Amino acid sequence: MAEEKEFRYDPAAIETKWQERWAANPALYAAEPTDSGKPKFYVLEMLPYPSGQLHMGHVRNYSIGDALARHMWMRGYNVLHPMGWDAFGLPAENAALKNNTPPREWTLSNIAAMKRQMQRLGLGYDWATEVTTCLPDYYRWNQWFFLRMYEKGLAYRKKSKVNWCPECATVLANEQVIDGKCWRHEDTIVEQRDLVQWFFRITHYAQELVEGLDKLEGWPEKVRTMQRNWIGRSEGTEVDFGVENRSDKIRVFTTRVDTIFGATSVQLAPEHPLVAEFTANDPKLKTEVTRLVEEQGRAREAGDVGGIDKHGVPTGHFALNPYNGERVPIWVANYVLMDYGTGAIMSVPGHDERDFEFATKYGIPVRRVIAPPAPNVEEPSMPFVSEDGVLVNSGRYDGMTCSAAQKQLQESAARQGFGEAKITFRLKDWGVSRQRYWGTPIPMIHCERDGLIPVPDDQLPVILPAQIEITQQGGSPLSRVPDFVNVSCPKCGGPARRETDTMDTFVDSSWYFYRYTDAKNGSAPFDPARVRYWFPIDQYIGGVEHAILHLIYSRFWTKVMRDLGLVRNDEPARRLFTQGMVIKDGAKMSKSKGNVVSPDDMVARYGADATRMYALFAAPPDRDLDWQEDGVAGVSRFLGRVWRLTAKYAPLVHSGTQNQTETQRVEPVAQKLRRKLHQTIAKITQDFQGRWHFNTCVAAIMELVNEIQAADAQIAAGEVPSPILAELLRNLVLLLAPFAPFVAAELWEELGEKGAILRAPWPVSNPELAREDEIEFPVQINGKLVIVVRVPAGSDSKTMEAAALADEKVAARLAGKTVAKTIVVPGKLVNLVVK
RNA sequence: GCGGAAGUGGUGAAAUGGCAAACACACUAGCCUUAGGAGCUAGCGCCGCAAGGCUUGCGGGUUCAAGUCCCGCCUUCCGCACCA
Repeated sequence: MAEEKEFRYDPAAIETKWQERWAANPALYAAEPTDSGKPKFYVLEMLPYPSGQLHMGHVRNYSIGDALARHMWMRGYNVLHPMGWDAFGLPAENAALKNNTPPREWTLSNIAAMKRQMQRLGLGYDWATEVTTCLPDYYRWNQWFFLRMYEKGLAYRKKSKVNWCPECATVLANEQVIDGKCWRHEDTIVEQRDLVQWFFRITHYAQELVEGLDKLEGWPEKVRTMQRNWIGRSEGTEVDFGVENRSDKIRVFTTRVDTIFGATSVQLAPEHPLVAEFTANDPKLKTEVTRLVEEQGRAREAGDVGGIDKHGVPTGHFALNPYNGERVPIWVANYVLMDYGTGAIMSVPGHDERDFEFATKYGIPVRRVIAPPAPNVEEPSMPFVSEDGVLVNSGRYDGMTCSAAQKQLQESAARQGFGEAKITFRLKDWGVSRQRYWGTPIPMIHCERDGLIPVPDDQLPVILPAQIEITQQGGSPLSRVPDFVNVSCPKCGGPARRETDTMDTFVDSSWYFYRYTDAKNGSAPFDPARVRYWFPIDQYIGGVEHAILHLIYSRFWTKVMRDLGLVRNDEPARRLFTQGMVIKDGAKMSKSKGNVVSPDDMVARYGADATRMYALFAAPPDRDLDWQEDGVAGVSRFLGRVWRLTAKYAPLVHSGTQNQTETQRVEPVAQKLRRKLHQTIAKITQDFQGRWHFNTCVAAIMELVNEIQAADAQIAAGEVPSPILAELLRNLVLLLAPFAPFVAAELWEELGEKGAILRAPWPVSNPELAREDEIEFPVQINGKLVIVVRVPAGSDSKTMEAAALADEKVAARLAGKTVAKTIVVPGKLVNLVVK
């Protein structure tokens, strides 16, 4: 009875013990030198923003990565498994306003708290490579890269309409605007403002970023598709329409130049420069255009940009089709976007849905210039948007196929100098300026005499001043820090002003994973040789919400670094895994819904092992996971069973009292348990190779434990020789190690093992031992199950058929009928087809 | 509208075209007790006393055999959305 108590599984006690041991031995989780001779494996989870609290999404993300890392360690790989902090960002400033805490302190204390949480969870990170992006030893390299990009013309300044969030009081990237609203403030309409901003020329790599997607076979199709859509490559033609009585031209972009003889109007975006000229001495037109713009604003407010009614106003001016000189009216239309293509379109209502809708509304003529291919006599309904057809009403191009006509028209335009083939991208350059304090200072100086001067490398880092008052006034907080702003020009020594904008935090996360390989390097962002060894990342794991922003910027940054000669890989990560969301009661966990489950709370109640293991057990990792606390309790109970089982049999293993049976015939029960063990090893090992159904891996371990437990009486009776018992328990614990590291470490010790389980070799399945000696197979009649029959493994078709026919139930069903056909799948089933 | 994923018991889910519901949770009955968020035994898709029948969103198809493959539809979630 007293013994029973000793067997109680007490997660808190063992987890504390191992946390201390692991903290005292950081080498355990450290990457080895690049010449260690082992194959390398770089497993990376997306670094968190240090909000102060891990949430369940983090726990799930890191449980997946940690299981993989542990498995690879046990497989003998040199594993790099780092963690860091995406530590710049607005919340720190908000917190400063609210609590009057400096952003730096707030951030660093959050980091300490979250690091503690990670250690409590038993996540095996190499803390020697920890990266904290808000510290100068990291962000100086953001500045260094910025300067390199400036030198190559990849960083530039331009005045542009920018997305301005009044709530953040800053500019947002296009990627941060969702349905016209701020990504951080779902209720705040993003305004358009004109500001001089810094941009990274990501469009320089647009083509390569699209092409590269085809080669990223280890990335989810979903992510690749999202990126492809975002980059939005579109092949077409630019054509200049003349403007009647003016020397201007209107350049339009079209993917269907073959329909140009059907253009019955030209439509300009309200912001098109020509519109300003037209309205300059036409107050009535000006009023109408203004109304058009206001409508657009309202539609954006309603979050319904796509569904907005098409409106337009005729300008009274006329455009001239360069191919035939046709005179068509110029309109201003609210469905034409200034920031895509040229901000002007030719409107072909006969062959475009939107143009058709617009033309019908305003009585603009609809002309058919494409006819369906020859034998099709049916008159197509308008608009006929198919590209499978031939040209009509198109002068000397009549009769050509669409694709042939496109080519000819492009060549003709190029020859006559009024157009050319053109590839347009939806992707725009990355606006990186932020009028915020808590970010990387942009290392540029504005000199009255010399203009824009880069900060010399030897003056990096430009340190973010610590003492600063955070207010809610607009503009950059840094501009109100004279010590920061006022500098002498590096070139002429005269008075100059520092750039006071800081960088978008997505800059920080675009290359952090390179820094992990050489986190303490004080003279370069990293040693290229180390990056060459570790890159590309073998497995990147994170949430799908970063499919566009972070994952495109990271790919861009890699290409920039490659072109700077710093790295040799074209892409950052070979494989990407996006885990599903953690939901509760059918909704994503959120404070507003009040359905947040705290990891600390789960760990306190059920232990870190149970919390982690449940996160892997409740659903396959790529699917959404419904958090059910009862499920965590169930996993905790399971770990308790493993605990008691091992504790109970460990003495038998140690004593070796049953060793004499070793030479004797192995009892069926021992053979059966051993078979189950080797099947389980095979299953789990296979899953780690890529299928990653960790939920069924956990289930398989449960089955194994259930089977051992069911054999309790026989084990007690000595029917399982102690070497086999030892093999069962040792391997059970090894299999558990990636999923429940604390319990595994403790039981490993309990079994008398001295070394770290993390360095113990991953078990190998012996196919001989895993093989069943009898098989069960279903006997069907016309595909319907009748009975299940057993035969020795390896039985041939004849034996199986005979066994099936010998069954009386089968015989009864066959009485009076003839078997027309017999299907025997060896080892699988027998199906009798009767009439 | 375009693109993607998914629809299976009361719940989370499982199933290389070959016994649908493994493994758990919840529930029911019982046992045990140091009364624990403990342990053990048994039951648990639906209809039916049973024999048996039915069952993977709906409708077709391919196949000896379909949750799985093909065609059409419905629903839900996610992303993009006037992109010329």
